[in-house]
Amino acid sequence: MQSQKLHRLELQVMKIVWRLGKATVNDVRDALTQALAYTSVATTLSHLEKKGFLTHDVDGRTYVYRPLIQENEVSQSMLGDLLERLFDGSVEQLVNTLLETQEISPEELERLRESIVTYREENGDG
Amino acid sequence: MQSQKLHRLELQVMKIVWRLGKATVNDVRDALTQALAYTSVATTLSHLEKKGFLTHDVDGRTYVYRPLIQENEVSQSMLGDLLERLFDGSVEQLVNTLLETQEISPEELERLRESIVTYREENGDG
DNA sequence: ACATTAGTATTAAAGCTTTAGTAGATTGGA
DNA sequence: TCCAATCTACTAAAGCTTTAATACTAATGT
Repeated sequence: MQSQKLHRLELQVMKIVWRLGKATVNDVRDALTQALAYTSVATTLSHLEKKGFLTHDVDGRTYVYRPLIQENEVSQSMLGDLLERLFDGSVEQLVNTLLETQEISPEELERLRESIVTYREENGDG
Repeated sequence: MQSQKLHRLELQVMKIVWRLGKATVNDVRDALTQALAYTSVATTLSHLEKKGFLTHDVDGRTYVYRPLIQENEVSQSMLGDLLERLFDGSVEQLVNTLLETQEISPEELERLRESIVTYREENGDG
C-alpha cells in the first residue's frame, strides 16, 4: 500500500473527483477555484493515477477518472500522520488544541460530546 | 506574520528545540532519531532562523538557538490548516474521523468528554 | 480531403525541502 | 608557532510537487 499522503494540489483534485464521483480533466479544471492550464490539471490527474489513487475509463478520446481510494481512508491517514508528528499521538492534546483555537458553537460542542459518549458506549468497557 | 507551517525535518528540529529550550547544532543532531550530517542540521537551523522561527545567541564560537515561536502556535496553525483542507472546517468531521481511526481507551474518552464539557461551561451559553 | 478542435503523452522548467560537501575562521593543545 | 579540531558560511546536488509548453493524435465539420 502506498503512503496515502496527498499534497496540496493533489488533495484539491482528489476532493473534486470524490465529490463528483467521476471527472474529466475539464470537470476538474472547472471545479478548481484557481485558474490552471489544462495540461497542469491533466498532469496532476496522471500523477494521481500513477500513484494509485485514481484510475480512468475511456469515453471516446476522453479519460474519465474515478477514485480508487476513499476520502475517508485518506483523511484518516493524513490526520493520523499529523497526530503523530505534531501531538506525539495524543488524541487529547489534539482535541484540546482544537478547542482552544476553533470557535465552536454550543450546538456543535453538544454534538461532539454526544459523539464521544456514543462511541464510548459502542466500543468502550460495556 | 509568516505561514507558520513547518515541513517534516523542520518540525522535527523545532520539536527538539522546544523540548530543550535552547540547543546547539550538536544538541539537535544528538536528539534526532535519524543520522544526519552536521552541516545538514546546521543548514536546517539556519533556514528556521531565516524564516523567523528561531534566533540564536553566541556562546564562544557556537550558536545557541532558541525558539521565537511557541509550539502551541504552530500546532494550532497546522491543525487548523488540515482542518480546512481535509474536513472543510468541520470540527465534527475531524473528531469523528479521529474516533473511528484511533484506538482510544475508555479513560481517555472520559477525559475528552470532560474537556468538552469544561470548555462548554467556560465559553458557552453560560 | 482538409482545417480546426479537443484530447493525451512527453518533456521540462520553476520552486520547494532536504542533504551534505567544501572553504574559511577560530580555538586549543603541543 | 603550528597542527588538529570545531564551528559557521557558502554553495549546490538530489528529490519532490507544481505548472505548463510542445508534440502528437483523433474526431468533427465543411
